[in-house]
Amino acid sequence: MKPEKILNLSVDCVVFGYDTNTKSLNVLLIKRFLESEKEILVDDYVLTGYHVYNNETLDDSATRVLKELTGLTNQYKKQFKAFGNPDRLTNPKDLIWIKNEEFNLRTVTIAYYFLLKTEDVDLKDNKFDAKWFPINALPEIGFDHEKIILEAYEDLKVKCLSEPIIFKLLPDKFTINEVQDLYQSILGIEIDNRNFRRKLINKKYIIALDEKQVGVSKKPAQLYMFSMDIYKKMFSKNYLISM
Amino acid sequence: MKPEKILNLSVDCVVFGYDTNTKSLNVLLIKRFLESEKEILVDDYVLTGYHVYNNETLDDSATRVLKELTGLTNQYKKQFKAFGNPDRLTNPKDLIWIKNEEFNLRTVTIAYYFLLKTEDVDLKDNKFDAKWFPINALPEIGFDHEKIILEAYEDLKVKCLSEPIIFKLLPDKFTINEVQDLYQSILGIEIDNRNFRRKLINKKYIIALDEKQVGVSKKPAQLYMFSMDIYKKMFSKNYLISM
DNA sequence: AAAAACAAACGTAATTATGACGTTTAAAAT
DNA sequence: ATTTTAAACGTCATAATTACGTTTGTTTTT
Repeated sequence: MKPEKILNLSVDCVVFGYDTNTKSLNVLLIKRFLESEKEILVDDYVLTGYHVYNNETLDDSATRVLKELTGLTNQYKKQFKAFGNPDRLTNPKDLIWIKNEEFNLRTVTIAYYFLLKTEDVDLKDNKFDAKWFPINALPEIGFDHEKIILEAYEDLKVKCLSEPIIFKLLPDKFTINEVQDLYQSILGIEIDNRNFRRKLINKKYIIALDEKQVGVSKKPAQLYMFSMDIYKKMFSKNYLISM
Repeated sequence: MKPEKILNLSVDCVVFGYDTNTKSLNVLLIKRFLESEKEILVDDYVLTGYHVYNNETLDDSATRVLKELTGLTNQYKKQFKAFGNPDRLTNPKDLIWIKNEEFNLRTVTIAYYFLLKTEDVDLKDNKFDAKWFPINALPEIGFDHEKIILEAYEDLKVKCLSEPIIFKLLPDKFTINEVQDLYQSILGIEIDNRNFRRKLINKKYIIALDEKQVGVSKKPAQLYMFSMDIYKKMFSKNYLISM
């Protein structure tokens, strides 16, 4: 007779970054490479994650995992879904080659996504073999992590339409066209530049700086910044039933 | 030395219903009443919830819990947040009077909310002592369930602005004013009836029926229905960056 | 030094949506 | 028949959106 099923609690982090050069929304993944004496068992990529420590909150756990991977703290973070079906494979590193059934183990993972600036992450000498992959060109992915990534992406798509989280993915100083490119990358749509430009510039929380791009081989664009303070004041009493 | 912390996995369900008569958004809560030999230990209300069975998915677990409480299946359901901080009190009925520290236990709950039609729920002979409470007049609530309810409510507020989930709370045949009242209840705002009316009637997925209210003591209002089919077709290629 | 290339930035007109109101209508109650 | 009252319709000014055309300011090429 099998023992009582053992529960295992972990967090998994979908780290989104945007590359303004290639204009692609990227996900940061770590390599999972294991071999036994005779054969390569797995050779794919997975999300960064870890089990939750005993006296740690879920949020702190996700923050810790991000910090270990990137060194960054204080990034935009959202807990978006828990995955805990009984047939899930386990996640933490010390168990990744074991299937649940053998150990009568169930791993529930609380999935987070982070939005950060690619430029803030230094992948040199990364102990996890971490790499950025465009959301539209993901590699072979282990466990159920592809599903988790795609659900995070869906959440991001919806959320970026109603909240100004897009600026978390951009440098502090950005051009109008960079914002447009990012929307297009995330949503997979084409936007009319002249209309988009007018709309964005008219927002009071989009502030023109006394600066232009440097080192570009065309007419350098005006730089802008996003003001969260002004945004918050504006939306203290705003409801648009758009349905 | 304490043993390894034991994990406990549960679901909790925030059941929202709308009462078109009192025009209040309600939450369905069950009574928690326990007494020892000498005193009443707790006498408050909690969410309906239960631990997740070994071979059950999280979604199935929430569905089961709702069915046990209301007899209903196939209701709108959303998993909106996991609560699993180490200091959480436990939830399932067989453990509700025990504080975590004493047993070195940690209960992670996956919180869902349901949207359903109040009229579909029969609370007569309810074995849980279940009762509807207006979201703005909640009783004394046990565990951290008030927090869970309020987070569900926030999610609902945001979501009802961008998705037609409001109709899950209304009878299949409804009047324009009922929709307006419901928006006002959820969002806590006043909406101009003439503008709201025009806006709603112009939506192609709001379909006027060949029917009017019966048994009202004023001019009976036109009844409408919501067509999910038409809605889906319309929004297959629609993006409004409103930010 | 002038011309070409090209993204950045500006402009315009028609259409649609919104906000803030006033007015009429239909049924029930008196 | 008259009153009452919510339902339903109407209007107008303003703002937002859509769908385009045009100009401007750098860098690069000739």
